[in-house]
Amino acid sequence: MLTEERLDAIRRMLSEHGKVLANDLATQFGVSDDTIRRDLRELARLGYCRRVYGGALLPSPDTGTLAVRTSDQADVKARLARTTATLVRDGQTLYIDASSTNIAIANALPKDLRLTVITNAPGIATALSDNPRHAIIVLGGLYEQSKGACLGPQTIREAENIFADMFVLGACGVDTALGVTALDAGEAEIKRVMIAQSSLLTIAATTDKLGTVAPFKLTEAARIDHLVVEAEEGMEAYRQLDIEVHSI
Amino acid sequence: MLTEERLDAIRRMLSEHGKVLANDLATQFGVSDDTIRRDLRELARLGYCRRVYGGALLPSPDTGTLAVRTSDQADVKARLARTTATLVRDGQTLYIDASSTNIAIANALPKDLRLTVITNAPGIATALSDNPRHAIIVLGGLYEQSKGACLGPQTIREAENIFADMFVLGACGVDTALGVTALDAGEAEIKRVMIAQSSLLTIAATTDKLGTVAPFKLTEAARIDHLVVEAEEGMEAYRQLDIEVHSI
DNA sequence: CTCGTTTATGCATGTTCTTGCATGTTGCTG
DNA sequence: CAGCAACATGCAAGAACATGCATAAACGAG
Repeated sequence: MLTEERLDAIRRMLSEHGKVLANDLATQFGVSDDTIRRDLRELARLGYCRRVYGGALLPSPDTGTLAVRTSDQADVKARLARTTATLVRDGQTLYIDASSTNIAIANALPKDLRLTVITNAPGIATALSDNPRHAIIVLGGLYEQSKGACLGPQTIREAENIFADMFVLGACGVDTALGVTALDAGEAEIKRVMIAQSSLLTIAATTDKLGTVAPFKLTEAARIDHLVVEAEEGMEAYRQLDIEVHSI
Repeated sequence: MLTEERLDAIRRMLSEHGKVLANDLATQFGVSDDTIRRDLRELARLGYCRRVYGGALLPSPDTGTLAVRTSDQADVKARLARTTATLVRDGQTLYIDASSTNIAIANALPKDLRLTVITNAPGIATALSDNPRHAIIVLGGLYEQSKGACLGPQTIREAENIFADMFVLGACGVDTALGVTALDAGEAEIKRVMIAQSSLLTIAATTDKLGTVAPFKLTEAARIDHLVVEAEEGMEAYRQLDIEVHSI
């Protein structure tokens, strides 16, 4: 294994779990603790981590809202993301909207695929910055800080010209009876457009999203093609709607 | 086997596996390690790979460019940013384009001002995410990973409808005689539009930018209104052009 | 065909990089 | 405070690397 690969792997583990233990890394990679410490020193020098006694943590989040949400349940989201990433095929065009889970998905997208990703979330674009194989189209417009996404008529107008194979939707609520819902009217509008412009609808939902309902309806639950969830319990109802359920 | 065939084969293996080991290649092709190293050097020169100790990886601007650029000279950029931030007045509309210094500036903008910020750089938008007082408009379009910004006709079209009080330009070169220059044609185009649409032009430049010239000319040096630099030396020439020079 | 030139390659040399180990220091915990 | 784990530092071995040079093949012009 190349040194650079090891550094990359450590960075991935960091962003997934928020922390790494020096001992574990040494065992895992089959190198000495010293080497791992050197790696962590290097990563810290480049600002990718913060060294602590016993290992390293992600750098102290400077941005309050978004970064916190991102690190919350990082482990679960990373696993959801890996499963979701397997649903993507080479050459596809994807809509990916704003959500912390979707940032994890963007990070998990296979590096060897050539994808076209359309997003109204600047965070998704920056998450994909490390992969020059992808074409990334940012939908501009008024940026809503709390959502981490561009909303509004300008954004919608741009989306209306682009069709995609799949929409990876960051949902606020998914319920078999009441459908897919969003918390915010502005968010809802652009999401509806993205749904209309996409062949497949994929949602990766943490358990707290399932069975909950937000004010603004996006579409019927049956419109969902892939639903990636944490556990198998209670998913029969979704399967009966002809949704492909993937539990991690 | 011809040299070109070998190079092609290495490129295929690279794009397939994401990495190659110098030793393996030497064995596989029945040539010496030296020859393989020469091949990898050539491929790296052409941008097809990134050489690392032991072999080569697919190019990943991530490690090299954006993140490192951001952490590189971080303290200098932070001080430049603080000074630049004092030039901004409440209620103003700003263009801020992509550059690591500009991300520092975005972070340094006074939290108590109400600003309208227009940017083609997703990173700038996320940097401003923690301040709900600002209105942020993202210029969309094709996202250029290595630049961290949206470029191209769509982006330019959107910019053409928006006028600003000030443009905070992330310059590649500033020279009294040869003017302000950019490294890339696409970058240059959108920057020219932003210059034309803004009343004031502000540049925060690390010392290595001063007196250097990049291929694509943006405007005359005299067009600059505020120039924020590290040191006072040699700035008289800029002052004579009626530029307000602020040294930190 | 012959000669000079270019190109690709391997080898020898010295340099740099990575890694593990030994040593001593620091930080945590009971 | 004592003991231990984690840590920093210096060092040495080996791998990978750059460079210069020699050889041989390929090439083009006369």
